[in-house]
Amino acid sequence: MGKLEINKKLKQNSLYQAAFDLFTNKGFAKTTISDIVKKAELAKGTFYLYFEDKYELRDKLIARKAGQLFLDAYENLIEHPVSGFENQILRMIDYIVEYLRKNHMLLQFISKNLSWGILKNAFEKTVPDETQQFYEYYLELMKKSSVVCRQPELMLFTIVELTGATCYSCILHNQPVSMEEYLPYLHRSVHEIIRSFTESDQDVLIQTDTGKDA
Amino acid sequence: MGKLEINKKLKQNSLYQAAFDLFTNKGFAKTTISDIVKKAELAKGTFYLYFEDKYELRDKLIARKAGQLFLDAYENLIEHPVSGFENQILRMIDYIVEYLRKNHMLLQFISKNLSWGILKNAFEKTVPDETQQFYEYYLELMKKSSVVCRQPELMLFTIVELTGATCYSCILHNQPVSMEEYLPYLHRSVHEIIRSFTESDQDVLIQTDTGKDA
Amino acid sequence: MGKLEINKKLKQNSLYQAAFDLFTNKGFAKTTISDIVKKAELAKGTFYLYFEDKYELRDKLIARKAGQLFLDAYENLIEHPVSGFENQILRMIDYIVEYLRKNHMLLQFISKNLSWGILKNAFEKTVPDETQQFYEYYLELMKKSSVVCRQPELMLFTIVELTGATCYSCILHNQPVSMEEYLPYLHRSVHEIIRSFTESDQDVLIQTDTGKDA
Amino acid sequence: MGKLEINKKLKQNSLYQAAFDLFTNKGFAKTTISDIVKKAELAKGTFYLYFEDKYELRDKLIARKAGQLFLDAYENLIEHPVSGFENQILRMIDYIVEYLRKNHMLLQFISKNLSWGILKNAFEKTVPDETQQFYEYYLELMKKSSVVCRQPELMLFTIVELTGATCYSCILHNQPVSMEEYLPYLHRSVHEIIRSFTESDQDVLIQTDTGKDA
DNA sequence: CATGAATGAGTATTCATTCAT
DNA sequence: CATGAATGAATACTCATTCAT
Repeated sequence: MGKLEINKKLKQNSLYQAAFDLFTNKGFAKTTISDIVKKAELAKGTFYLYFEDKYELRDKLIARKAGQLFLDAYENLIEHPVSGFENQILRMIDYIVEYLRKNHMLLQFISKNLSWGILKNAFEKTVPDETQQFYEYYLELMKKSSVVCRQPELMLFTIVELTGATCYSCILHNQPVSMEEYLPYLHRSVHEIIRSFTESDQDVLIQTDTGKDA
Repeated sequence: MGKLEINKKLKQNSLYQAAFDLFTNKGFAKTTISDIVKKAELAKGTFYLYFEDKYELRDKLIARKAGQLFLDAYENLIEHPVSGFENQILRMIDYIVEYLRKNHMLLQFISKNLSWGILKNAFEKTVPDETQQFYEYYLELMKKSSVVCRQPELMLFTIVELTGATCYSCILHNQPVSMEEYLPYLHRSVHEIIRSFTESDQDVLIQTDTGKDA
Repeated sequence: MGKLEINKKLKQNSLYQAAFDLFTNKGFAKTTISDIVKKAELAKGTFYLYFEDKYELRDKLIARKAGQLFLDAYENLIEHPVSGFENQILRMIDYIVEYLRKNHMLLQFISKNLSWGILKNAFEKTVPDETQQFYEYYLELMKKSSVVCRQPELMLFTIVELTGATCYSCILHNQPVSMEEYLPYLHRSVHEIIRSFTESDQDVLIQTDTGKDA
Repeated sequence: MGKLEINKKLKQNSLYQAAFDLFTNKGFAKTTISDIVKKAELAKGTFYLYFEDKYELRDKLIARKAGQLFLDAYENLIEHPVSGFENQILRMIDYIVEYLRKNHMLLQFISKNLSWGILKNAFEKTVPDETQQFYEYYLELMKKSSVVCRQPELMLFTIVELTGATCYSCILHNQPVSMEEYLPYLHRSVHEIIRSFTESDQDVLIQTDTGKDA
């Protein structure tokens, strides 16, 4: 990588860093491009050499941060291993929940954007590839524990969405209860979800009765 | 209610109606207060007689619409009754999912705001009281089916959050799959969640192993 | 005075009082008619039954307050008498200066309006007549001390303007020095002004040389 | 100074000029920023590149204009010299009074703001430095005439405040008399003030009697 | 007389985007 | 590549004033 290339990368990282600080402190809507370049100590025009607009920067940032968070959770799991696929998932959930409890701003920011859409988006654009790696690790863990799951992606999706939505409510608004109080129930729900997705024998999906019978 | 009172109510409803149309068509961010009052055929200053700003109007509107949606789902259930608490819940979920599939704009609007925080807010302010009624109906259904649940609010919370988050992703972005495809899995997960919250005998909450044991 | 008359007077006084509080706390420009009637616990339309607009209210208020201040200074002099016209004037100046030092807000408000124009205005409109009385007392004091002055009004004008302008600067901005430090010089200047206006023999008014001579 | 720098200076001067014209013609309160930029033939946003708001522009303008007026008075003195410090001061006062009599708008504008606070402010900020120069010239004049004054700043302050306040009243409102009529008395008062500040022998500052003695 | 809901003209201020240097 | 001065469209919000009740 040439000197020029490095320089460009540095500038872009400055923008990412500045934007992240501002988004999490002032909020996205109240952060202007002026703010960002001032904090990054770059000229206004320079911003447009790296990003289309504020929204593109935000989305890339969410993907970066969320992807990183998942990877961190995985790395933490490697450092402090537990046995059994379900335990491993719960451990990673705990790590993420704990992290977000200490980072309200981050939670606020990626908040309801910690969704499959964005993660998938990050995945497809293969920007830093991190999400892809996480998904591979996830499949690997399943395999190592000899867990059979016909829809691993849907299972992960379900868990991520439930965790994300409840974190938002419990951590940021203490609604309906604090995260501390809700965590056992989240665990239980995740446990049941994993079970329902991995039961090999009776893959009976629930259907609503549609008739008016009693 | 005096003539004046009625007149005021009418004006406020005009604002609600105009705002809802605009929010769901142009999007919230692109809707200006000028737009709203023009559509409602009122003077600009009149807006500020009824609402602090655009955000207050939005939040009240979300609460109204979401509350209404839940009530509609309940009413639909009454009109087409099914037996058994779980079936009743699933039926209401289906109604809501179906409604949102046909109303992307509404989903977009209340989207990730269809959360406990807002519902609770609407509930506490008892503005249109609708949510309160829904929650009461929910408890009633449980009672009628002789279902025992120690944490009915947390159960509802868990179901609502999971449903809301997955609707958003599947309906609006078809990620990771279409809602049609995901619905059976949502049913199954809700089924398991209800079971986990209503099992009387073995109320064992799942804890993560924290040791490094095998 | 009929009951109705009294009621009207009470309402008007409410407005005066509310306006004064607001003008001295928030400043004149930032005080709205809404603020005033809200504080006076009257309806908006009522304001217009008593005053043309904010400016009329302000000017009447300044005249009232300034007139009152002068009268207070005089009354204080009566309670604590000193001999000699000059001493009496200085005593009243000290009273006013001291009062304004403790009432920055009042000084700010009547500030540079403590001028002959407004005082005269108050005098002519004979609203509460207080200024007229003060001017009469002033002439009386001069007479009692057998002081002869051909232009008593111009002398008073000169003293009032000098005092008002220097109070503003020294008290509110400590420029060029604090009022405490400036007071002796103010005394000295007033002393000289009185002398120049009351010297009977050599009423020689100073003229500038207009030629280019040496 | 680069081309860019010159261009910026030109733009700022356009704003100053346009604002001054409008302030003195329509009045400060009725002049909008839109008016100013339209007259200066600049874009609205450009205003905010040079000034915080209308008030900052006004204050800087007052300092500029007042400073300039003082310098003009001095230059006029140089062109038409008179001997003696007191005569020089009176000559400058006459110049300023005459100028303001012909420029009611300017007087109205800088009116009661022709105070030490603003002059000092202009002086300290050393923006156009003019006031600083005036004050130096003033000291120089005193020195050349061998006038000894222990408090030259307080003397100038006293004279400036008295002159400013009386000009406002006599010129703009003819209260209590016209400036023409008052001028001799102003001269006499200034004469006495100078004398009181420059008397070397009997520097006795006047104190009020505080006792109740006869 | 008193009220206060309704009005809508009026203004400050922001900020994404461009482009000459 | 990088800069940052200039732009001007866009919008929220205020508040004096009126008038039907």
